[in-house]
Amino acid sequence: MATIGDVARKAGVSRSTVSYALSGKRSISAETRERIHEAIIELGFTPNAGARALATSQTMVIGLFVNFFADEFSPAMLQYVLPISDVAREAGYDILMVTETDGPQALRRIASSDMVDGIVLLNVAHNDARIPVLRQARQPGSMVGLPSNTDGVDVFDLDFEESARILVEHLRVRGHRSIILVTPQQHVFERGGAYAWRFRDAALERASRYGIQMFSYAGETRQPAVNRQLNEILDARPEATAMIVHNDAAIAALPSVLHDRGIGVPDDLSVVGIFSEEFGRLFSLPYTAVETSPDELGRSAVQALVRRMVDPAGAGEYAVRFVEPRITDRGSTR
Amino acid sequence: MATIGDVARKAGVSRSTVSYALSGKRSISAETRERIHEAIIELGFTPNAGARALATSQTMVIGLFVNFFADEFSPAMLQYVLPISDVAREAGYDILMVTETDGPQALRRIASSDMVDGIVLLNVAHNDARIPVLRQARQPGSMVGLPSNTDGVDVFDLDFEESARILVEHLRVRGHRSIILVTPQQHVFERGGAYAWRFRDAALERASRYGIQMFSYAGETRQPAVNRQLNEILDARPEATAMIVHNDAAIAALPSVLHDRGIGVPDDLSVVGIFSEEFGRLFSLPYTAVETSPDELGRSAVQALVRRMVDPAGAGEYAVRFVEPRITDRGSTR
DNA sequence: TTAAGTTGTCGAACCGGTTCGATAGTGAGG
DNA sequence: CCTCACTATCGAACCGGTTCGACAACTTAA
Repeated sequence: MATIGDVARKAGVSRSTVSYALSGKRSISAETRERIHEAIIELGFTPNAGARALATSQTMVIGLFVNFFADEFSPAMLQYVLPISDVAREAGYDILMVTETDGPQALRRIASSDMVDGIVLLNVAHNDARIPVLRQARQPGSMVGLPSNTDGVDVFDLDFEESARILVEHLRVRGHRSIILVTPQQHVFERGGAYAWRFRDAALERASRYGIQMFSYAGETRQPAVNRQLNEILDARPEATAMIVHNDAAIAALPSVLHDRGIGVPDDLSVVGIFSEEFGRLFSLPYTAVETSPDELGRSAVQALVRRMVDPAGAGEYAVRFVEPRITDRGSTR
Repeated sequence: MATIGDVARKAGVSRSTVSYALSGKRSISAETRERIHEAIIELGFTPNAGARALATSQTMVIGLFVNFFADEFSPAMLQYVLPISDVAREAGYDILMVTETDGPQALRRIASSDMVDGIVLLNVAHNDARIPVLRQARQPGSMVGLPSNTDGVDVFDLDFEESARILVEHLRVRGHRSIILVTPQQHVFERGGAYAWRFRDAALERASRYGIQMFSYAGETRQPAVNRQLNEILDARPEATAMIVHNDAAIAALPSVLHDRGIGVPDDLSVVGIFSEEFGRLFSLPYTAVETSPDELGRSAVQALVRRMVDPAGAGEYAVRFVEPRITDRGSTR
């Protein structure tokens, strides 16, 4: 493989001149520049990334740390990853994707060996063990999901409290007084997925304020348990006139369950959910829902990160930004 | 950040001694090793990845090139990516995931700047423009999907011809003489996704050999077109007693479409498909199907690649390996 | 005519590791 | 006691870039 030295020799200049011709950081005469470019083309020269990283202390790579839980409903994850990858590339960065089970250790390994210039965390839990590691790291960090301590990092998340209020309100004004709530899986609570209780607690609070009965269930994860559970719930709560579903697996399974039971939406039951537009299309979900905006969250996280990587000093205070929930009315309530 | 020089100074030895203590490539006295390790711990030293890459010409990173088509049914992709990431890590490699639209250019950029030691291609098309670039690269390459020219690369794919024969045969022995075939989307054919016509052509061939009527349709991609099309097909071919679906979006939508039409499986219609076990569970698909084994394919691709990276000479001939299709009988035929 | 830029280029140092060759010290074998 | 082999360590070179300081040649201003 051709090195900058080969180019220099072929063009009859010094290595530094080639470097300056490439970076434009010092002026180079037009003819020299021309000769250098010819040599580069002829030799097919591309700067070696490792050498450049060593010299500049910049890798132009972003570390993306994703938790994949085997027992979780995974297709939604991709909706975060792809926009992140796209935005990063637009800014000139590549993505090192890390999916190790032991997140903190992986993060330590990658960060301390200086493989990346910045770090994006997905799936952040309330007391996420990756956060202290991230805070120790030299690289700036940005994340999707709300941790308990947000010092020194940029945080992006949906406003789940407000989402819950919007949905309860949507049903309340239509006269519903008895509502089933399906929350995320039990282990999401256990693992500290704050969005789970932020949504649930706000929904319960809002319901109790208006004297609305609310039956809360932690959803199942996998088939066939999901279907079975939905049926059990519907059996147990015949008085409920509406359902709020904050659970991807459950809402994906709901159409067939309701269909099997002969329950019409919205005639027999009003249904609202919280999922992304893309997810809804994938599963053909006909339900009014709050949009979770995974692409906006992913994009924002990377953009904030890039700002800090480019200008570590001038990027301003660290911030927590909540995306405002928007409701999409698909006519599944009345 | 601490460098190997800092460690050396603190331990009172030379830099090379620290390096040898770490790599074990030369013998080091127990006490020196002890002092070095203490210094490493105290300083929190981790070797700089760029410097190491420069010195060893090894990055310990694998480039994973994925094509995401906006109009495609995406959740299946993750089933390849995760096992690949897992296997790579077990072998000590991290994953640089590249999702750029312009695959060939991205590949050239990454490969020629020596950011990775090896390359995995997903979604490989018949005349995939990434293949010639890969062949020029210094790094060995491995892929999932069958290209027209397999020189100099390792190829892994499901045996789609055999899969089609198995499914047709499964229906034939049960007496079906009129079968609907739903193939991948039209643009998969156009883009050269060989698996699409390999499956279709083998199915048609096998059907015609036995005088079975087969109605072939290229499926739609997104809702609500998918549902509409399925209904149209069923309207148009009332004489069909069975259906073979080689299309993720279509088979995911099929249960609700059949349910709406009051068509019972297998009483009114026999249905078989070709999808992964994981995909089937995700969408609660009750259909007999050939398993597509994305994890086995992903794992194999990485394993072959690792073998070549570790020992570029002794990894043997380049090979095309087809995974043998296994049928999972879920009782959706008779 | 000289002092003070400006432009274009070079050489050397540096980034942080790895690895080769040399060497001092130690123990065994003759 | 001498030689030989082996162990433990060091210094220097190298990987392939970037960047700083110096400097020659050429302008421009005084």
